[in-house]
Amino acid sequence: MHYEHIEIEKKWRRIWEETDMHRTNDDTPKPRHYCLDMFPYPSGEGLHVGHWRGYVLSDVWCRHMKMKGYEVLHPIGWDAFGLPAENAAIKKKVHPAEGTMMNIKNMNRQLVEMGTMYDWSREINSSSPSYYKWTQWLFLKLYERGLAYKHEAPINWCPSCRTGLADEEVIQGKCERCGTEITKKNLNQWFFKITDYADRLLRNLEDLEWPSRVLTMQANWIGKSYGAEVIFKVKECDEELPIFTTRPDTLFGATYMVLAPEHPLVKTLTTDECREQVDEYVRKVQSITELDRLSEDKEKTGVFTGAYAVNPVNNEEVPIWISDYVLMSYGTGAIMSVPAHDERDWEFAKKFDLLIRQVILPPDGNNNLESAYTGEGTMMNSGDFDGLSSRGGFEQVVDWLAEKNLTRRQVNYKLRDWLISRQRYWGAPIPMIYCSNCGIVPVPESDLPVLLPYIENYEPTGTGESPLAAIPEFVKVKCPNCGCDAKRETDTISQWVCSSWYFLRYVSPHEDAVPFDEEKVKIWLPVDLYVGGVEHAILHLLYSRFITMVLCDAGYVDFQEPFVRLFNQGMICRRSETSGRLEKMSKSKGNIVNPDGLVERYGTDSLRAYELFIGPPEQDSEWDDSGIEGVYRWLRRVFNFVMDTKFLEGREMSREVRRYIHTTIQKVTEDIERFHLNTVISSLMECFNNLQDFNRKHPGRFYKESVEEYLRLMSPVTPHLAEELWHHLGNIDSIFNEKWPEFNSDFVKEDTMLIVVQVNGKLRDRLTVPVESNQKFVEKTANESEKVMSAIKGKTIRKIIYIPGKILNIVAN
RNA sequence: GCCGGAGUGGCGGAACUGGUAGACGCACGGGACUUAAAAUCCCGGGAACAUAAUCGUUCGUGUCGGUUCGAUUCCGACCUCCGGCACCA
Repeated sequence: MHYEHIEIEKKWRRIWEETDMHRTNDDTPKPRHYCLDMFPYPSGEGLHVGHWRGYVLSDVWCRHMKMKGYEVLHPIGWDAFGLPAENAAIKKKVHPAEGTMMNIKNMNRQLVEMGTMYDWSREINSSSPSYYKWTQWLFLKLYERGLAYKHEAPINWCPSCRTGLADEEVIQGKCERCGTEITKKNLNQWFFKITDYADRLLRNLEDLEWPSRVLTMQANWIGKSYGAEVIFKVKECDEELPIFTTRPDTLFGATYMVLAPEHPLVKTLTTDECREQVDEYVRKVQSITELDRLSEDKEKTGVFTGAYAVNPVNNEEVPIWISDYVLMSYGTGAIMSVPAHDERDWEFAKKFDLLIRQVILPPDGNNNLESAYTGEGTMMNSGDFDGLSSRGGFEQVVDWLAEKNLTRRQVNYKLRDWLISRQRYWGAPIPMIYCSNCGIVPVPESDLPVLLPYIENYEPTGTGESPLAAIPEFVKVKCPNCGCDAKRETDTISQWVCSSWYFLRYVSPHEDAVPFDEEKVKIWLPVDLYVGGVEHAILHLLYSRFITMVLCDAGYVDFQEPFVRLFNQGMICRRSETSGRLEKMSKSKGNIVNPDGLVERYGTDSLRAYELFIGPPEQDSEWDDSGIEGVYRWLRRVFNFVMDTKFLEGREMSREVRRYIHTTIQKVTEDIERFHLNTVISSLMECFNNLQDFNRKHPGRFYKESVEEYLRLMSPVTPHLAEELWHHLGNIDSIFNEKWPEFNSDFVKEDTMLIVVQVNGKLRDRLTVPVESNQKFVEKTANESEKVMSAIKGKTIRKIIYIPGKILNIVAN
């Protein structure tokens, strides 16, 4: 009999489908487990071996949980709206609706071929009206709660995708999707008020079982800082300039102020003599891209406005400058500048020859600074506050100014509100109506969904309006309030909104009256284990947390955090043909490995096992085709062994075999639970080598139960092969309805133990002694060893260290 | 610059809370089977020295120090690679 993997795998997939093996039941007395893969977008390129990794990982986990007695919810669906899908469609000149359907079909085939246990009856698609109806509903809920607002602001604009983007979608000044440099564009846009939740989003991080780097990334992104808002009065003028500082203890060192070029008071403050250069500078700043503005090696630029402010602590007059290193979107858009104790201010002061005054003495006593000193120290040149520590000074300066109503304690966040309008076709229309009588009117819930019309010219316009604006039948509408002619909002909702609630939809994917069945949400959520790449560390994971909190506040769900445990699988890398370096697999880098050929040659089970065997799942790994050979050999040997051996009936194992099996049960179970899937494969291979050895040495003494136990252990990794051999042994029911093997520690005990004998920490001999031996006996045996004797010859024994069952170390000199 | 992660044979990697470094696999070498090859099976591989083989000795987990009877594991300094963030006052 040959190991005909193709036929075996096809056969079992068919049977599993016919018998509804992977259907998840809501009504069950079993404990429940919700394991979720991150929402994939239907890409035309399909899945490569890098994508496989995450899906195999979660599938192995789920199959193991099922055998452990859990009712497992393991659904899948498609993040089908949005830029990726639409950009691909435009490139191939296919309508996004059709392109998306084609891609879904292909990826669906691949996921099925992987032998995954998804419950396909729960498949969802974020671009279907039955889904996006509820994305629109979500928008209305946020609007009702004052968390969705329209606002004109200079937003991130991608000239290539021709749409606005959220801050989170701009990576180092470039578009997250296409890499084009981002510019600013003033547009009237819809935002979600995620900043209202900044503090909760930060605090709740403590309770999450997430990789620490993701927690750190989120905390940094939220960027909470404690400080004070201090008011500087403008000289000879009624205007006030509030600034935010985290270092009120350095106020006496504030020798000038800087406003963002976009600051509303720039026009008012600028003197006639300076107006020309200020106007020119403002124009220049507006014209450069975000990337250039942020670039690190850029020299500081700026101009003097001609105006002066008064430093509230010492009534000193300080010049007011403008510079693009001050951002309008953080704090108040204005800063006090303390060049002696801030690197950026130092650089600026040096360049424009502004006064630098040291007000903090470092612990080393240096009072002649050659660069900004940003640490803590003792206050100096600070009037009555001299001699106070930075910390004490912070409090006292604030208290003193607060009495004069010139300051208050203040917490600031880097997090900005979430821009969700997209000037693109392929998304859920924002369910809002503009009426000349009533203003902004939400579409009544009963009118949802606002259907996305099927149009021929869906390409982005670049005018700042979506292609929908050119469709009169879409735009024209009656005001739901007064019945007059009104206009629809024509922007669409960012796909990140679609994916920030999808995990709720899986519990009741066909529900028509509500977005999700609240009772079912109660029994299944929050998600117990979320598996996906680290690339979503900020974007998707932050948005989903926010949306869940809002739904919790609104009483739709009873938990704040959607994902209890998160596992990030490492990327599969390969040398890129273009750069020659190890890089993440992607079509553009030309380093893709297509799984289809490998599946044909070695089978799905081999590829599944190899995806795990390649390395620790949380780390990046380099792909190497040749390694799969070894995994394939193992599976074929198992197949041949089971097919060719005549096993003894009866539920009994020989002692030696039982020890191998139980050692492996323990190891495999522990390793799956710790996600060490690579060593799961090693131990399964090792165990099989031992079993086969035993069978060669003692032919005809192998019990069926032993193989069955082994097959159970293999089954999450190689489901098809395990199922085939399971049935070959005469079992009728599926192996996945079996229980996970129980480990029994009595069965791994041996009669003897190995004691390593060291002299001065160096290995000298290995002793095999009965397990019940005490230290005295071990010492005596060691003393009889020639190797040990020669090592301690002529030396005095100073100390003996004995670790029971492990080691005996003799210290002698 | 700041914050993470990593550095172990020719290669991927293993070693749970300090206790036999190199499990498992790839590639390689030798052998068996074969007319031959492929496939399969068996055996062997960290390095150096030594030896006719064996026995053996020394070195060895990025570098240099430290703690310890004992360090891939803990501490300190540094080097390299990868990832994230980056004018957030």
